[in-house]
Amino acid sequence: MSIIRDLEQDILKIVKSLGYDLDKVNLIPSGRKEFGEYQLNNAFSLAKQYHQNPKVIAENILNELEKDSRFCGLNIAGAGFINLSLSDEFYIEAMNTIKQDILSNIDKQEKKRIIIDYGGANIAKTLHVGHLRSADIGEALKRLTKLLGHEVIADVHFGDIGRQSGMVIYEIKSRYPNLCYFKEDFQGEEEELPIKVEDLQEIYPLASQKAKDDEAVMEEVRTITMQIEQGHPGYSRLWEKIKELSKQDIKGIYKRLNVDFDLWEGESDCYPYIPKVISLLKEQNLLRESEGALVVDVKQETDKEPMPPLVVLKTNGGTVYQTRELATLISREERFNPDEIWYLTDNRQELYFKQVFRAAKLSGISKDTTNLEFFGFGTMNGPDGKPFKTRAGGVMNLADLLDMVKQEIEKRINIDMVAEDKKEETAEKITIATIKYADFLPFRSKDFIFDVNKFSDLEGKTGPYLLYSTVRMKSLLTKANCDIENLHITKIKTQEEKEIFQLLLRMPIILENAFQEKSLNDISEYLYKLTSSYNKFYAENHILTCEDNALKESWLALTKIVYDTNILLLDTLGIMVPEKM
RNA sequence: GUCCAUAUAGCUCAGUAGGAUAGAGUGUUUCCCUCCGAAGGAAAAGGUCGUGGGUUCGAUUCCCGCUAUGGACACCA
Repeated sequence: MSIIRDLEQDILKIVKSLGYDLDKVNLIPSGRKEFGEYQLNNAFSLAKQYHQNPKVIAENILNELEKDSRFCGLNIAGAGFINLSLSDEFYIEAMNTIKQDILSNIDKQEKKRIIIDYGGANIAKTLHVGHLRSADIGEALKRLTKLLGHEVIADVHFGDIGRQSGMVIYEIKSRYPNLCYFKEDFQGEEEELPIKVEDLQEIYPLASQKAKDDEAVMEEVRTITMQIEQGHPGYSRLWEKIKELSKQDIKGIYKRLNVDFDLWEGESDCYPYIPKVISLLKEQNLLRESEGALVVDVKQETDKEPMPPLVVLKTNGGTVYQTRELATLISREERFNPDEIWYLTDNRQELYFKQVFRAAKLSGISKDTTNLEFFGFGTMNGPDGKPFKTRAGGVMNLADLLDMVKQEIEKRINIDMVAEDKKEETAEKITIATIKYADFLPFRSKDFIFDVNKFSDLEGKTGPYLLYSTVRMKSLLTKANCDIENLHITKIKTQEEKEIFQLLLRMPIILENAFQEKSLNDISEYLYKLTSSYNKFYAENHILTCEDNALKESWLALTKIVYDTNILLLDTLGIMVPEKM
């Protein structure tokens, strides 16, 4: 157990020894530092429970705490706030323990197997701004979940089938009707694609518009979509080729973002499981015909919200997104037997997943013991508060967005210290750090505003600030020119040092909260607080010229702990740290 | 229409298992490199926590009404 949780447990024991029943004690960093470093607010709830004066209870607890040499500066303020600080000896021992093994400052959880579905990349088009958050947040959650001791399987779950495939094939067919893939007697011959990946950016929206304007086109798109599903040889082969083209492009962008998956599978991989979806639903008598389609009723009496039936098979017999989601569930259950499956998408898909989860549980497609969770994230809006668009009003490609920010950052940074052949790589790392960190700061499920200026900012609470400070710590440790691993903290001189220690003790709680909320803003805020506390300390104390050797050693050891913590947390967020910048 | 979110400093956002004086960045106005990397540090100013009630010793936090904004509401994903 981490040091801070250990301490809370000990306080809990002390409170219980007084005859009070309590399940948890929180050591809260005090809002009023003049009273002490930490506060305990438990006297209030105990006062209610035992109909006693909170001040009396606080005094009882305080009397016991005073017997423990780890605590100092104990006092009671207000109606019953218990204030306390920790002794220097305690901090010194705690910090040396953490320095020895940074991972000891994390509370591992009971191991579960968790599938995280956070890609949602669509084959018909390149990644766009809407994919940024799921990539950033999903990747970081994956890393956090692993760090806390779980087994994680990350799945990109490509949108590689469905109407978009029909759209693209329709448009290519109308442009290049003589391609071998469109021949009646297609025999599996090959022909080079007449399009490049960039063309998809234009083909899909164009076809989409045509279908919207003309019902006859839409009908043909539906038919083609069905035919691809059913394995029409020419269409299927052509679609396979387009998939390869698009996947390469998409993988390249994920790589730039330092995002990686264990499974690069797509919706189409679930097709072998579709018949089983239908038969399971039939067995449970859940399928009903409605307006030509086959649906499952998922409404419950307690529902206040609209809960339409879930369409499983369309009037033309084709599947929809939700059907494939159910089939994918069977596949995941059978192949991986997970404890939990998390779906990370835009908030707008919440209802669909609710429907799918219900159908999956009703039919037994997903086991009762498998925990299906939806974690939505907010929309990225432009400075006008509306969904982010290009100047022309279209959807912005993710790669373009990255380049745009990178260009802006290259104008602002000064990387003279970086060797010529590393400059490009460094600028790229700074760019990704800037974007990701800005993306993590708002709470996961809230909409937020993307402003190029803000996302290219190098100063203040930003990715570059964290990178710069971390690189500077590294540089200092190198210049100290000694065996950093074997240094120990033996002395504490300033208040700034203690504030850093308090923050370091807090790390396990931050990680636990972030995991609980599935949001990275806690970790991001924490990194800023830790780094800025260190920077304040750094500005006020000249470490390398310190003449007190014991103090100098302690300060270097402190620097090492902060550095290691930053590296660990930045890596958890999926942010890469350059050697120099 | 039904349901779900959201509303906190000029701007962008944190925060609350109900707790002491509501925080940060940015912007504005100042100050700090003869010394470890100034992408840094220090300071000032900036708030009726959308609005009206209720519960409570105590509400930005919980409950109800209202207003505003965004979103969802079967054969798209």
